[in-house]
Amino acid sequence: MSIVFSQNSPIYLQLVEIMKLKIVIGVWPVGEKVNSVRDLALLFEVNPNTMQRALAELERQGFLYAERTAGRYVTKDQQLIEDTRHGMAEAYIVDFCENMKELGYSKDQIIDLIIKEAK
Amino acid sequence: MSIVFSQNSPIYLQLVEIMKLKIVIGVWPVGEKVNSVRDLALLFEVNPNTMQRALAELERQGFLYAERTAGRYVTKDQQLIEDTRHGMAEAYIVDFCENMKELGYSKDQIIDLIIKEAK
DNA sequence: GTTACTGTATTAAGCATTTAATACAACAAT
DNA sequence: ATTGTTGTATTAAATGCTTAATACAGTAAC
Repeated sequence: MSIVFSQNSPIYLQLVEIMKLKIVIGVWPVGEKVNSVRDLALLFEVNPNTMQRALAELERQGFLYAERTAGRYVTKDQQLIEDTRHGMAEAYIVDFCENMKELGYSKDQIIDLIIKEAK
Repeated sequence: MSIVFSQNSPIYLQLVEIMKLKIVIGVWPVGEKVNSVRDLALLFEVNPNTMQRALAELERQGFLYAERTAGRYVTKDQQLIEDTRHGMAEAYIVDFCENMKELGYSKDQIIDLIIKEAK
């Protein structure tokens, strides 16, 4: 897979964000089984312990659940997934606007720049 | 000052970003003297060594320069400052749009949401 | 029943960050 | 000359992240 991890935050937290994204956009579908800890560790090229830690965190947040010896599954809670998708978008928007205003850009300038970038 | 530092990235790098922002938006004006390492460390409530490391990084990037025993000053390079301001904005925009598209939002949806948020 | 695969747990080592406690050389003010 | 302020450097300890190397219990397949 050869992901380049940032040096400035723990790999296990980056894994959490990457896998959470796969869940909220449906690449890992609701209720479906995910690969084993060891396979995911190979896939993402990290140590199994690091992957285990990321999976435990996703479990703590409700996005995955483990069945002791049968494997690990994506949550069946569609509501959580959709709420998370909207929550992430809202957080991106608020952060972005705050950052731009801090940098001295007006509301109209922000809108103009986004229209230029997005189209 | 009581800044809440994120636990997920080194404090010295967060200090770099905070102080760089002060420079590019003119809170710390071009050519002006900045407080001493020890005073800044007190102000930001971090260890002097951590502040020293952040200042050394800002120096490496050209935003500050030290005069051995006289103190430390903001660069006089207006061009660097303005280029950095625009570069930061551009990076924010690109990141934001990428993140939103990853989350499944279309260009038009992004623009709509920004207009709602920014106005 | 043996084998292979689950998730989970433990111990140890290496590394970067942070803090603490000093120390030194250069210069300004007195 | 002394005192106080610069930036800078060093050593040590604590902590968290990462990797490595195992180990164990439960289940499915054969």
